[in-house]
Amino acid sequence: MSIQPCYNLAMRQADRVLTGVYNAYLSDIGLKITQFSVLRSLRYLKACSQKELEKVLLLEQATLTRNLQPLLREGWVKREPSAQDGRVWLISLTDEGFTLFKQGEKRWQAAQKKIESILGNDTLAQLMDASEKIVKMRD
Amino acid sequence: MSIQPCYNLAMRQADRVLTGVYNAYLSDIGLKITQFSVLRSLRYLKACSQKELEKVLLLEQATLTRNLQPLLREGWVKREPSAQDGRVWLISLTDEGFTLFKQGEKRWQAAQKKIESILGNDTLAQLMDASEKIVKMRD
DNA sequence: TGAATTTGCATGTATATACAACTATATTGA
DNA sequence: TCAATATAGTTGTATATACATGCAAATTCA
Repeated sequence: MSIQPCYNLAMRQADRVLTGVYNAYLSDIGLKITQFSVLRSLRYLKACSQKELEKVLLLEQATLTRNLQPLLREGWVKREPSAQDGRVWLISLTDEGFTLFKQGEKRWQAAQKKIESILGNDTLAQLMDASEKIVKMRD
Repeated sequence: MSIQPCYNLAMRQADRVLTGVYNAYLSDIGLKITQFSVLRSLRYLKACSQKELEKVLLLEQATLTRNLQPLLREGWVKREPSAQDGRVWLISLTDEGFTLFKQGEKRWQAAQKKIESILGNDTLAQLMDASEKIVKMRD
């Protein structure tokens, strides 16, 4: 009887490696894939509340608050109070943030292609399918 | 043309959810799955250097140093200097650590079964296969 | 053998993440 | 209307992670 694999350990390890690959593609513009994910979401959401962004990114509220801090500090993302609801901040990309996103997008595309070339479409489809099923456990 | 999925974002989200599932099973004994992973590795490695543990866990050297700190503080893991090499610390489980590991093992097993029941063996095999291929990108 | 290099580990700094507790604003319902 | 509750976001605290740098012990090699 060999030692059972831990599904979580396997996935965390793979996630760290995968994240490292994307980070390597993005490093020359000083962006991490975690940060690029936020910029990319904002690029499609336009302006939105943190609450909406949390749902898209599947992040804890407090985590998003903190993840936004470097992006706000660097001036890639801005916030303005909502006119409708005094509790809400509307988040959006700045012009600088949009420009950086476009630069990041090329590098992200290259990383995506690299992953596709290594895993192949079948494995990748399986990975995405499994990820989707895991995420649905939250419901 | 729909928006392309980011393989990394999908995997990070799935990883967070999966980690949350395991943590929920372990929470009543005050252990996280990340910590259980270390205890479990030590349970099979017996005593080893940090360097060996890094390789098993695929962690950065500095990350392991820090991940060990709470385990040392709680008295679940101990370190003793190597007689052969003055740079090396030999890491091992304490008796308390071993007892806690055994308690964690039951909960970890339950989490594993839960994941199996939700994903099914095929999806799970695909996830593990994809994870393995991603990890091999490091070489 | 002694200087240069390598190796094992720690520390500085920063981001990512979670849970709990808190604040302020908005909504609900008696 | 006003008290109770719910919602949006922040802050405290802690772990997880990475990269760069520093330090001490070991190894190599001229």
